[in-house]
Amino acid sequence: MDGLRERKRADSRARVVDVAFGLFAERGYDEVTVAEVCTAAGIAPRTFFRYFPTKDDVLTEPARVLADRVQAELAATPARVSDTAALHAALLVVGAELVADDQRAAGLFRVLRQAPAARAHPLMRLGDRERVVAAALVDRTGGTVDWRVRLTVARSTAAFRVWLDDLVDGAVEGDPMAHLREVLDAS
Amino acid sequence: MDGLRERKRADSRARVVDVAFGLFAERGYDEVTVAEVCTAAGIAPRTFFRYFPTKDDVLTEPARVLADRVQAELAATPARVSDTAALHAALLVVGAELVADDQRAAGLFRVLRQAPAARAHPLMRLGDRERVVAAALVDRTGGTVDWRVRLTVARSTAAFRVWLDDLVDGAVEGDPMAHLREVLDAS
DNA sequence: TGCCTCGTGGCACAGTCTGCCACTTCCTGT
DNA sequence: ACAGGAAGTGGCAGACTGTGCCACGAGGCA
Repeated sequence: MDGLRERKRADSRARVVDVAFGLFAERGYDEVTVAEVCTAAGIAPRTFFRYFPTKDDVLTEPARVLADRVQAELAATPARVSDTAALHAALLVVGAELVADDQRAAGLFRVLRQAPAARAHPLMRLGDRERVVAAALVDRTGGTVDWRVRLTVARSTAAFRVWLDDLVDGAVEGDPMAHLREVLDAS
Repeated sequence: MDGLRERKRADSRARVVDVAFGLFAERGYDEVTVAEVCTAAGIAPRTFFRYFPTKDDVLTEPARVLADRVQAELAATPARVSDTAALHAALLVVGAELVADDQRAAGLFRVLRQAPAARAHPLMRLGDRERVVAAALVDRTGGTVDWRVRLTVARSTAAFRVWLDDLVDGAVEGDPMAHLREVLDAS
């Protein structure tokens, strides 16, 4: 079973992310110090950096969760489904989840829009996890990660990023999921 | 004409990049402080941050140069060439340039391999410049940047990134350019 | 030549991130 | 239940990145 320790730690981590995004939404990422987040979350700064290697990692936490979800979906997809089809299905699932949680998504997007250009839309850095997702993909079939697999992953996640980009910018009119299907089909 | 001022500034900027990459290659990115780079380059730290907003920007300078080259190639491509063809041609050109300069590329790759995972291979962040490249693409034809154009750019640069990834890791056997053509064709 | 703009350097300071150590809390085996 | 070990937490000092401000000097222009 999950020891009390792990549960506490997970709770604390989640609370820090919530609190941080709340403050970021209010005043902008750069105007909020780690110390303030810590005070609000009830932990010491020294502890913050045990949860997150850098301040930026709080910002990219949603991307990490998204990538984890994609991996989980892939792990649950039978080997007979083609790589591309499996990826598209997984991305559609997590896309739907994202869109479903209106409230949370809106706050998230607001923060990401305000975030400095350099680290703009870290949520879209799914591509950074390319190799991890590729590994999850080949784990289904027992294959190995070669450049073709990585290309497949890169292409699909790039499409997802293009969609997410529009979504964050509020540039999507009509049904977001229909648009995601459209972009994925075109990729 | 270029005033003396601008030439001096450009020279100084280039020297800083050279010096910095030299030190990074020797001792690793994290083990070299901005102050050390400045001493070696003969400028004050305060001045360093007038050239580069952050230390990381020195690391991503090659990526910026690459993106500029891609833009230039696109600008020189006639409007009758399809977007995808134009992009592939441009990427092949800059890819060839990169490979041609063995010496420089080797040093560059060594630094990028050592760079911490989080900012790993910033060179491959060409995707970050997606909108810029997309703009260059539509400028040829007078079109507008929509999601389809961005998808085209995302797909091709993703392929380039996959190739570059292998190249940096030294995983390419045989002719690198043949491999680049292969990856682009498969994208 | 004489302004005048612009790049540069020095200084002080806020903020991020780390190593080290002490303290508490949870877990493990008996 | 209890002792000992393991793991998480907080405090402290300090290195490093990045910024605002001001003064100085070198290039540009009339």
